[in-house]
Amino acid sequence: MAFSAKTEYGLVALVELASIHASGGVLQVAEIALRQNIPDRYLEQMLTSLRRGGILRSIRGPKGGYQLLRTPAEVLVAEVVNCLEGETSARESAGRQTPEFDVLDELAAQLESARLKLLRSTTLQDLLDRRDGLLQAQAMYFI
Amino acid sequence: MAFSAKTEYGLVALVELASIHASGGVLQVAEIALRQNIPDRYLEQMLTSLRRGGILRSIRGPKGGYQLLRTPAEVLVAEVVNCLEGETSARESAGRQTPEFDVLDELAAQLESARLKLLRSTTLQDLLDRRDGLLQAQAMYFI
DNA sequence: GTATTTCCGACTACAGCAATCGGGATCTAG
DNA sequence: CTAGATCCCGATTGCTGTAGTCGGAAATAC
Repeated sequence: MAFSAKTEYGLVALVELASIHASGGVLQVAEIALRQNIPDRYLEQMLTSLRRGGILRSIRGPKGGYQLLRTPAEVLVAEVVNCLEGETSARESAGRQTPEFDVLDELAAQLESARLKLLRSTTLQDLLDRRDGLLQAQAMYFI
Repeated sequence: MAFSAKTEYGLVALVELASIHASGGVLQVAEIALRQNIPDRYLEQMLTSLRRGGILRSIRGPKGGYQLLRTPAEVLVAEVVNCLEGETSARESAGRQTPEFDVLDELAAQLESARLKLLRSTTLQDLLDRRDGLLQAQAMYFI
């Protein structure tokens, strides 16, 4: 899998939030965690990161929860990924090895760039649409 | 970095071997390790994997070493990467989660596919050419 | 036969990831 | 203004995989 659990959980939660965004949607951690079958205390951390990253806002107290700050079409997957897995280390730089290593660094940069290109061209809305496509297909199958 | 140390070391070693392939080139582990500044006992393991993967052959005893089995243009980086980082786990499958997770699996597959496309379109010869390009540029600089 | 080199597998150290937990801050309902 | 719900924050734990080390066996050149 190209994503860490953190990234996966965060994105899944965001898709859930996106799917009810039209109706001013708010969801609670426990709710999402239950539906997606992931540890709620862990998901909490991802949602906190996403809040700090300016992707969603939180409402405290009873009837609280989380809410998207923008429309799903305005949230790039690249942002989300960056927000969730950038936590740890600042990016490395290799720092003058041999020309052979330098060439590999170039190639690695190309790979990174290709990845980013895809992630930047995908929005939460896209993911939501694909999900609905799957649901649609599934419904057809059961008729 | 998009590559593990294993993959990097293996590729670097292969580029070295490629650069002398014309002259029936053979290099010893210790030699490569010294020039590339990597632990020789560790590099040994990568070269063993590459031998088992049919990418190079070994010669034992004094005056021994490793040698490419094919011309650099016939060795895809994708093969090498696959050979070096496939060691551990068989690929996962997610196994029926929620539609939201399924959508992410799709996206992850797209990412994998883009990565593979690049790795399959790059050969050892390409890396070698780029390295020589760097050396050339460096030489110009010092005049 | 001895020195050199690859071969093989076991072992260790450590970092990062996934997950858990305790307790504090904030808010709604009544 | 109290009680309960919910988010907030940081510390802690367990585990897996990665990077690297090591001892000794097999092959081969000289």
